[in-house]
Amino acid sequence: MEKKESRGRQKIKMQRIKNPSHRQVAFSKRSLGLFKKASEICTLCDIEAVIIVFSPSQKIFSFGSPDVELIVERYLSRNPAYLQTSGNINESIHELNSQLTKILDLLEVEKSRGEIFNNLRSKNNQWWWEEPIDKLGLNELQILSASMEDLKKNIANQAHFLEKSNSSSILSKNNSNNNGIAVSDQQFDLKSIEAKIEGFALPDQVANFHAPNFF
Amino acid sequence: MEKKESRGRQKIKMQRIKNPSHRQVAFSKRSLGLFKKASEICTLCDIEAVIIVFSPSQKIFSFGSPDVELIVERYLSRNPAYLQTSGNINESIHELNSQLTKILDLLEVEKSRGEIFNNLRSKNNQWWWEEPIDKLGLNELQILSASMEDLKKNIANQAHFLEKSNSSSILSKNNSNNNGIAVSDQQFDLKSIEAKIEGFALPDQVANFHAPNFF
DNA sequence: GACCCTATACTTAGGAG
DNA sequence: TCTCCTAAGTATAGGGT
Repeated sequence: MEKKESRGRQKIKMQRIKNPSHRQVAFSKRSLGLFKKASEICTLCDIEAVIIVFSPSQKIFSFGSPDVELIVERYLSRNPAYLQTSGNINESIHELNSQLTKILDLLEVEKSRGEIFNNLRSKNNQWWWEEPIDKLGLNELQILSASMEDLKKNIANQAHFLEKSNSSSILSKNNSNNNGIAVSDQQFDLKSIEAKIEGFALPDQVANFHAPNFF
Repeated sequence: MEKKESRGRQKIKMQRIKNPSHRQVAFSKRSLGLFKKASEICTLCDIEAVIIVFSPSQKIFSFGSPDVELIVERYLSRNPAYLQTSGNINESIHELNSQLTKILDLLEVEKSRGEIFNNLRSKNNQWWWEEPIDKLGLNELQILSASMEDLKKNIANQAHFLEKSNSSSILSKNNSNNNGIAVSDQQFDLKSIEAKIEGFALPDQVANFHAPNFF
């Protein structure tokens, strides 16, 4: 019964937990929570799901409803002659991912700076949206947005093209599913980071990447 | 603006949701949450994990860090046999890379602009866009961030797609939408946009941060 | 390590648009 | 469909045993 200050949940930074012991604890708690949530989805939505996790100590934890192997086989059977992943592609994507992560960290710093300035302005009773500049700002926003859309369009078009050139005989329509199929981890990592930016975290260092394994 | 009572979360009975529509909604929300949590674990604990889910409509949703098939393979204790990467795919990633570089440049412009405005801020001699620029820049950055998320999603999805396109792919989102992912109908001239944005930046400051080449 | 505790961050059911 | 909102329910970080 010591002082009980600062108990309770703290906001954590979404990056690799340095302390191996803390990391292990986090893994235990969270993977339990993950499995629980998975089973909830299975029950509520009457679906089948599998989770396979390699723990920090490389043990395999898996959850499957109704059965891991069964579902995995079904998954593989949907890709009858599935190919091994190209290392090149994954590496590239990971590179892109890490780049984006760094960029987002920069954005975070930018945001902090913005907050400071915003506060200063508030003292003068001036709000950015009250200024005539507001209009240009909106334009710029639209411009940036449009630029990004163009980029996306380019990418989509190109993928379209490549899709056809790579496999001319393959599907062209399958039930549309934008969000769903093949959701990648990158997407979620990014969201986490964005969340970090949205809520406010103190600007801090973009920590180094994976240290050699502790286990 | 009707009565807003009885909004908010209700306790839910842990059994199959009868109403198909409700069930679908629950599935969407929860699977998103599940994937997010999975990615958090992967990031925090530096582990590898896979989730495979068959939706109520028997579509496959999968999450994998770093890669679904890779981890499934490992789980099944098979020996991976890598294939060589197709040239088209490499070109594709290369192109994506250059797109990303452009984005990075835009970001850099933002950053530089922020610096400039920061410096100008103390002066009474302000340009018409000077005052609110910090805040606006921030918004732009946030938009850029969101856009990059989309871009990244595209990158990941397309790569996933390309990886599997030689065999049989389960995903295709080209049906209802010419480009798959929602594409804005804004019609801007990208070149003039870029020119305009670049006009804000000073060359020297832009050069500081440069996107390394991935290849 | 394995549990227990609790304050709080995060998630999400239900509704509105 | 999807997004946004909010209230309420949950998960969990940090701490103790």
